[in-house]
Amino acid sequence: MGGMSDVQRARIRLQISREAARLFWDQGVAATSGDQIAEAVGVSTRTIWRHFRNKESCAEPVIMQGVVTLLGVLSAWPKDRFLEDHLKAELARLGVEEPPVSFADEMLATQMIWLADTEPALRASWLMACDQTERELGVIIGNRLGLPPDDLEVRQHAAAAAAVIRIHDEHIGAAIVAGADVAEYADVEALSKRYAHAIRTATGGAIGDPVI
Amino acid sequence: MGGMSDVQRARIRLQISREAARLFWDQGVAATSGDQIAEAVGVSTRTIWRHFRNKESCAEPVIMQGVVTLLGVLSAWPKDRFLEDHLKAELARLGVEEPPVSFADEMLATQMIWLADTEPALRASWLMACDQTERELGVIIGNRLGLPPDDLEVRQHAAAAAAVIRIHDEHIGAAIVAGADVAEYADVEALSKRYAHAIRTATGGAIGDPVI
DNA sequence: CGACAGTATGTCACTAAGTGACACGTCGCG
DNA sequence: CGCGACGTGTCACTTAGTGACATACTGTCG
Repeated sequence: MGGMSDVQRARIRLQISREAARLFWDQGVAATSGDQIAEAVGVSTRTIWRHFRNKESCAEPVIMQGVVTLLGVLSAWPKDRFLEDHLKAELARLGVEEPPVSFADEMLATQMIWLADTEPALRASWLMACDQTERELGVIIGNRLGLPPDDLEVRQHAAAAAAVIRIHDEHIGAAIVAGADVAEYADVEALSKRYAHAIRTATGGAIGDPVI
Repeated sequence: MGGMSDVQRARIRLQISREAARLFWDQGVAATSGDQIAEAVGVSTRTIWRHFRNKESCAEPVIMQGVVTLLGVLSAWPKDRFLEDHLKAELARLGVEEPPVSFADEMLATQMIWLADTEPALRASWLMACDQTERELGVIIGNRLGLPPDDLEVRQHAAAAAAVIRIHDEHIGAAIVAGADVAEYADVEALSKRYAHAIRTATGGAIGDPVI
């Protein structure tokens, strides 16, 4: 029974996504055909469409990698801690241990997010990825506030928080693509403070402090 | 010189959008072909693709109508007024005067927004429409704070505000489609307060009060 | 080890989305 | 009237995406 395991499925999707993103970046989305992606990955074109509903969404897994770290950190946020403290500790820990996503993938994600600013097809994918982020944030925030994830207030906080995270990602991504030093964004302390402040502001202070 | 005027172009786009939205609602997006939309409007299929980059985006003008009222009201928000007061006055005025968008269009927009919850193709269009809203909000907020629209703080406020407006629209839309009385949302006073509160919260209090 | 079941993939024919090129009708202008 | 500009229709064409079927792979049970 069982078919392909989720992790296996995720791996092939990521593999396809990497090649697609590389091609999108090198020659543009419109100029990249499904056949080309398939050839680059080494599978048949049909397989591409089995794993992705359309060409643009081939970029989604790579784009997702760009936010998956932060989302993972937020999932593990204990109720009795300040957001900035938790972020700082976790991001520092990730810097020492094996990072969950490779630097090359982060770079690809950054490039895709930057491309999304001008390529409308990719923008839709990017927004869909952020939409997914928002739903997951809804669960986290709902949990923290002791409310169901589909509660109106929870959804508002989640949407606002996801929105400012997106703006940050776009902002940093644009700077990096423009040639800014990547190290500039390696200051865990400052980064944590900025994210925490943005989320706290966007939720009117509802998310950020310990909850009793 | 000059070609088709913008208003003319907008009119044909809206016309196409109405028929497309009706068909999407009646038989689903996938089951609706470009040829069908063209026939319903009474133009050639080629003309459809001249005005829209793809099938799903045919719904965008109608979807946009759903937020255009609020956006117009916000554009005219004087610096020395509280948001709730301005909203209340303007929405009440619009109720008396000729409304900027017909009730039928509002209903179509509501249906499309509801459909977007399950149809991924439409969701992308809906998110793109919200993205547009966000950009316009950026101009309004930047103006209000005396900052350029691409300032990071302005963008964060605009994104968060656009996000909570979207959540509200989805929430109200879902209720109406589910059969709630439309009149329930005709209470201008309550509606103004809710929008104002949501925006004020999402911007950490930065947007909502008069600015000196 | 070997037969079997389930499923992911390849192949191929097919539908439909979307584009390019060109001809035609219309409208404003001298 | 003649001219130029532009929106639209027609048609051929490319390519995204699906359905159907054959095949190869993978794990399980005897």
